[in-house]
Amino acid sequence: MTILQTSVIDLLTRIPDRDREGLFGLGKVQDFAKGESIFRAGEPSPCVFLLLKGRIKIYQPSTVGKEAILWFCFSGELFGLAEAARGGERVVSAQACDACEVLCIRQEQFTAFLESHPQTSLVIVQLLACRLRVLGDVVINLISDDVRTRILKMALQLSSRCGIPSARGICLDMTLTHQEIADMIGTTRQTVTTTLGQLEREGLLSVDHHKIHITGSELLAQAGHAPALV
Amino acid sequence: MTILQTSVIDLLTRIPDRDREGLFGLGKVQDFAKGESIFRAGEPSPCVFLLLKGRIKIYQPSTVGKEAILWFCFSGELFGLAEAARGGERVVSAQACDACEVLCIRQEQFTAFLESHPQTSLVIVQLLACRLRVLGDVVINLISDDVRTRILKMALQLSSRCGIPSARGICLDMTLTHQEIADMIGTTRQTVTTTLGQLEREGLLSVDHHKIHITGSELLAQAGHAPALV
DNA sequence: TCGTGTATGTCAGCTAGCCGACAAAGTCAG
DNA sequence: CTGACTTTGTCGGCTAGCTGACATACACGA
Repeated sequence: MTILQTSVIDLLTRIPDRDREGLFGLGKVQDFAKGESIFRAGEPSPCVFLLLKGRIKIYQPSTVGKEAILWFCFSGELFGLAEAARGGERVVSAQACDACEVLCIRQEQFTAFLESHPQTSLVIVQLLACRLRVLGDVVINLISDDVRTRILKMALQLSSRCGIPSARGICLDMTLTHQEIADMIGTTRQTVTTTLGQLEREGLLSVDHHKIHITGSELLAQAGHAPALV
Repeated sequence: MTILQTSVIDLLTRIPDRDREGLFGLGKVQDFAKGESIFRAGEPSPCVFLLLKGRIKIYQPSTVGKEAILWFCFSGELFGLAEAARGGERVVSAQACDACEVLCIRQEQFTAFLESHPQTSLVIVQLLACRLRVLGDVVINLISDDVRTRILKMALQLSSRCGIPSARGICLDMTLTHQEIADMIGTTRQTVTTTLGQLEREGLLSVDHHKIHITGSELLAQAGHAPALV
């Protein structure tokens, strides 16, 4: 079970200082309350967003009511880009997990900015490349692993993005409901509940106040392998 | 069942004429025989590739022997980019489906080229954005549809990329084994065989010389909806 | 403090699709 | 033409995980 490199995610820390300020000048900051939706599938997509504070989730609804969580954004990350770049309707939705602060930039302005800031352009390319990898990994996991393994991989994957050391091991610094976990790994809420219970009894994970802790020593070693955020 | 927009794929027709020639100057052309591997997961990734002729498939092996076909490249498309941009080992493999002609460009040179050709950079961003969408769709299909539906969606999806009108409807201009179909939609060869048989009996698809034909009138209407390659 | 809504835990069917195994049919190099 | 390999077709048994249903626990606003 190898863990993916999810670097090059935080746009803000990766682009030249001057570019960052230029970027800020382009948009306006907007606040979103917990649970509020930033955009929805089916809407037009005139903007790209830079998350300044909080966490948002990117998910894609299916025709049969299910939904897949494709990505969690942490602060510093860009989102809504793929669709703004392409034009047309959004196919994914974005919802605030916390109170969020978001910089909204009109797509045309963003594009123009990229044209005149080639270095930032390159960072964007890397950023998309990185997400492509993550999604490729999601696909692989879906087709080849059982739910138990998928949960473990998801935890390790997240630990490289928001894991903080804790008394018992690594704590994932985000709250997740069982339903959300299910949507991330493509299963049902019930199955998550039972499997998580199993893993807890085995001492691999533990859950406290909706936060997952990675406690299995073998897992922790693997999490160590996962490169840190940048 | 809506079909995804897979435009902005063919790099060659999307970038300015002058850039195209510049790009050609950067790399050297190499031939690959059918079945030959262009690169493999685990190797370093010093190059990006531009497919000039033929078809190649991008697939990712899992730890348990299965593999997922993430993408088919047709001529004019760029591949191997995501990993070259990010650096590090490749996580996917690329294999020639036909005799192929490929332009290989060193990653550093390609990056430098992008820095000085912002328009092409933007096209690359769109291209990655497009693939991200496709993969997002793959994920959604995996988690919410049964095999029968996944096969149908796959056929429609491919029809927008390599469908040509034929006597009976639309013919997908590529040969696929049942195993490859299985790897694309995350199931087993046996299940593909039986399900494809069903669909054929229902008159929705037909298979001839390893080529899929879309024959169901309702499907054809949907395929019509799928925007052409552009 | 209570009441309402959301999240978790658990259980008993049920079934889509996996697995292994084998036969038949193509395909291709020598 | 022949033998070897790849691909397709088919079947029976098996099980992971889905479904629906319910009980409990928790969070939070009035």
